[in-house]
Amino acid sequence: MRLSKSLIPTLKETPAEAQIVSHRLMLRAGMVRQMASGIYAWLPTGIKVLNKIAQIVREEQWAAGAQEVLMPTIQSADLWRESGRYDAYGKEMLRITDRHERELLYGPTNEEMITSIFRDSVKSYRDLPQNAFQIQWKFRDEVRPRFGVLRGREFYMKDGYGFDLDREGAVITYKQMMLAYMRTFQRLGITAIPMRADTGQIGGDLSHEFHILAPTGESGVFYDADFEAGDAFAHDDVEKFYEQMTTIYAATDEKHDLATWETIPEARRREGRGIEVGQIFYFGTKYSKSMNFSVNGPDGGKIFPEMGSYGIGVSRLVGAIIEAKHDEAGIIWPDAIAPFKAAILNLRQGDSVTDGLCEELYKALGQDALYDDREERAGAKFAEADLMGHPWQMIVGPRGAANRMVELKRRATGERFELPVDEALAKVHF
RNA sequence: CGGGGCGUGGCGCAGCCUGGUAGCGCGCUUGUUUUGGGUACAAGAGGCCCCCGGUUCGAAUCCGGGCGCCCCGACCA
Repeated sequence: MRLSKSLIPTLKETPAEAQIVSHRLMLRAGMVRQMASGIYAWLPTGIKVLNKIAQIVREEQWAAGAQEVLMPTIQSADLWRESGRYDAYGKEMLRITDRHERELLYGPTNEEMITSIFRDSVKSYRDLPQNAFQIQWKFRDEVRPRFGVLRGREFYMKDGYGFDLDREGAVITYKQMMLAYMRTFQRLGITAIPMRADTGQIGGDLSHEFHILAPTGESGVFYDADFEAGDAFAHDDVEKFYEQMTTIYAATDEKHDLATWETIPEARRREGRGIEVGQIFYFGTKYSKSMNFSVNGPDGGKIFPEMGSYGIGVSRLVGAIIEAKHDEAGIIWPDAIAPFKAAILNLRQGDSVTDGLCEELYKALGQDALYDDREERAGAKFAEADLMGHPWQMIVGPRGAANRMVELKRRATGERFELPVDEALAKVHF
């Protein structure tokens, strides 16, 4: 994109409503605009990041054998009456009435709906196990939205649902999902740690939360330094992986167990704060039974599928990653999800040599690049590029351009390289 | 849902106490200037002062009632 023709309304000053750093940076970098309390419009750079995260989540779900579906945001109240949650869910659920006085709701989650879909179509034990997910907008009418997209009312989320014939199968699915999640977070460029969790109002008896480490996190976390290694989940054996994930110590303050904690060598004990970006549950037959979803078994009997649900907060990840990856100057995007791999900074707009070289670079990089072609001073371009957090800055000044040399700056480290055009392009095309 | 605060050009704010018809910085437009870390000067554009009602000759300012937004707590992906 050409910055001069882009809807990227960056701000020099911080809007008063933004308290935490990710919210401030998202507003200052022009990624989002608040439209109502806890409800945001996503502008071009914001939606690019959101889509990139969603795509990685999607690919890892596919790789784990889950099938993608898309369910509506609006659901019928009757569906929720079947499980009993219409009354149980409380004020967090946004309830809507249509012109015929029919009761509807904006979905906060989709266990009922997916169960209903499977109930209509899946009749035999031979059809299971299956696993389906969607990436869709949800709404929870939080009492107090805050922290920008970290705690919005409307949010974008991957929700997946596993259907198995027995508990053993469901537990295997659960473990596979945990592995898929760790791979997902690794690809996103962040460290997330699975921690034992309460099952909350969804119910069940096996659940983990995934937390990203960030000093501004909402909950205190305690974990073994082994998690920092990052290769803890490098192997493909699900059982070994799960064994490892659940024996290395990690707990949020709610579940923190001092006795176990003290068995860990002091040098490996880590305390910090975490932001929850995903949660997985096994909850058995809660919905299959309440909604009467059974399949015929081999002996002619009924089997109520064992279910689990698997969530990743996609829009929340945008904020959470910024909390984990920023400095005083702005955002530091991991390569995989940056809105642009590189910004091309033309330091002498209007000069035929720099203009020509920048156009050439822009053509070579295409959609991966943001070309700062504005008639701004160098300082302004540097400041905005740092703020927006592009992994690379291709700095094109008149001196270098004359010799077909550009300067590459790596945002994360501040390293600078003086390189011929071809080498610079090759480096950016990682 | 308890407690606190704030609504004034796109953003950050002053003015309100002590009513007299709106101001500053940033941004935006034009010109000159500057040219590797948010340049300087000049001239401009842009405002139902959140809304409704009341008091008054006169309300951004005082009074009443709404609405919106933020923060702390309880709650949650």
